[in-house]
Amino acid sequence: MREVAALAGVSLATVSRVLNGDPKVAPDRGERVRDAVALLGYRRDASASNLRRADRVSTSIGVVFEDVANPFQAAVLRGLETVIRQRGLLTLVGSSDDDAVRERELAQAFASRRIDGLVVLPAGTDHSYLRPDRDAGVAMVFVDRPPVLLEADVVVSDNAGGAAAATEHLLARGHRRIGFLGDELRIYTAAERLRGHREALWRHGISEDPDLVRTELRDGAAAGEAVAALLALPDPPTALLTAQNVISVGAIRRLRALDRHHAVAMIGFDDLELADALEPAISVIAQDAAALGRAAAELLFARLDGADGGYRRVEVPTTLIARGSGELAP
Amino acid sequence: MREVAALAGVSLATVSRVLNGDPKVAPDRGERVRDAVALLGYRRDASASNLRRADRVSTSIGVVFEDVANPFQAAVLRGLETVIRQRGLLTLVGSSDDDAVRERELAQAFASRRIDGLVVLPAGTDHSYLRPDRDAGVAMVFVDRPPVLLEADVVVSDNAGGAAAATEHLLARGHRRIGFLGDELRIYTAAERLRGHREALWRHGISEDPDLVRTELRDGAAAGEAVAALLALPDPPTALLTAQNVISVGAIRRLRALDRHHAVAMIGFDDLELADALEPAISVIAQDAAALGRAAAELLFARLDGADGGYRRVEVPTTLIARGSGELAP
DNA sequence: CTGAAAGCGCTTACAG
DNA sequence: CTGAAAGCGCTTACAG
Repeated sequence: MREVAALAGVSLATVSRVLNGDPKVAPDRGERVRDAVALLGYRRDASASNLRRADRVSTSIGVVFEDVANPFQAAVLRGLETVIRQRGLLTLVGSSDDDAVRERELAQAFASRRIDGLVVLPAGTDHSYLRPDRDAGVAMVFVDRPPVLLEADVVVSDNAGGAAAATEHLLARGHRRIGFLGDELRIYTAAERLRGHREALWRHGISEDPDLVRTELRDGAAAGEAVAALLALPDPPTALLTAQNVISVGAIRRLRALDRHHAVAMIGFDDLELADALEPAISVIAQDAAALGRAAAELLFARLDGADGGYRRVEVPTTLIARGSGELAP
Repeated sequence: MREVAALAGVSLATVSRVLNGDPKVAPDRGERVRDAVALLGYRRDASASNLRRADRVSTSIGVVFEDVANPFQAAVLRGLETVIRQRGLLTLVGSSDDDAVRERELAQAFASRRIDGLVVLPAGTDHSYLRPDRDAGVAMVFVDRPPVLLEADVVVSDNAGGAAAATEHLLARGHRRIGFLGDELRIYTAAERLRGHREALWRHGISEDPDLVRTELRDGAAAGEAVAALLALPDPPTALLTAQNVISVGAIRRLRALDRHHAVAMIGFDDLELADALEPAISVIAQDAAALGRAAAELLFARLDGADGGYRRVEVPTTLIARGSGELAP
């Protein structure tokens, strides 16, 4: 900036004013400064600028996800980033790999950049470490799963409602033995989906058979094993509710390997690319990932714009898409 | 920091030294400072710190992609981010939406944060605007597509080689009329894949029929229309090479709708989730997105570590995965 | 409308 | 080993 001022023959203050679009600078001086900036290829240092500015905003939002390459999370990120950019801010991201320590490191690294807001898809089981930042005015919103040991805004899918809808869809088609395949129950979404499934069974007076509930499934292989075990039961299920993406894929593969895919009904939680091209096409409970991202961004900006009320919880609806696999008869 | 110094009864300088792990501070003073930091929930301002530091590094890398929610790009991002974090830096991301103006805005917004490095999956047709930053020492690497009007390190897939392998695979199975479905040829990867296809035909003495080449396909619907048009030719192709993910999906849907999926051979460029569960399972040329990301990060850090040689170009191999659709007879 | 000066939150020679 | 002071690149009352 010094060089620009020297070249334009004005003071640092004037250069700063031109850069900030102050209308009270004489047009010819403004011109000279802009020419000098162009000539020198000068670019203002945003962090020095923010450091000195009265409002002390960094114009950036930190996003801590579990894995940005997960298609669901990538879509949430996209929804977030779109709103963030429309508001003229920048997005910082990091993947925690479902590791609480890494999540904390990332969140704190972001916090020490004086981000204006933080979006977390939480992995850890204790988010109280963010209390100082929240109290210091960092806008904060949790997405997909609520925070633990911390009050904050949160946006989640209607996990229980979606799972209940799937179960009721199967019940309505005459299924009475429905296998449930889920992720680790310490994960909020996994627990909620199981809850929705159970409540739907209860509402319809179906007593739950513990043999039909398989959880703690961490990958497609585990899901495949669970499918095989369920189908080997003396009284096997006639339908499956696969409560997560990776589990659905593992179940689809195993059903095909066993050549049972036309015989056993199935509904997956989360939509899958090409689900409609399979035989049978896969019925799913679809989440609106982009809407989750947008809703999270909106809660965040409401806080940044000064909203000061209690913490808000937004639940994004899910949609049952019937394509064939969920409509197979028992 | 002032409050910490006051509480600990030491100077600002001592607090700074403790924070930076300077070994020459008396243990008891270090203890007092750490206690004060914990008590006050103090967190150092990273941008003020970087501003004053001798080395002037921001410890962050900017990443400009077309769409972070695209599965391929999400996987590249993941590869990048993993290496970046291992090196202790932070990742900034933005999506350009294939808009050259947006790409430029993002890259410049990052540059004015004094990022240490920039990774671009380029949309624009002129990257000379980055020359000042490159010359000012910002490490820079382009991924998936090379820069235009700018020399810089670049990491790409072996697009031509992969497409040639697909074409040769089909030729070896007796196909002589192969339909090529591609994206807009202004996109480097689309042009390269067509080039590979053509060169394979030439090598085998097959003269190209212009009717069989359909490019500028921007979405699944356009790809579907192209499939229908090809199959309606008087002398239709017996095999298809669908040269991009979205195009493959559109083609798969249309082939099924026409009930020709067991009759027309097909190889897609880019692997698809569930490709193995379709009937027939889809043969593909798989790219190693994570390897692209890692390679890009490594070129970047080589520059940051002072590598000063000419610009490097890394080509990541592709793999043909035969699953059935590419092995159908003519 | 413009410039000299103070100061944002830090780090780092320098002197002790 | 420690502190007072200068200064990183900016912005902004303040006086003119």
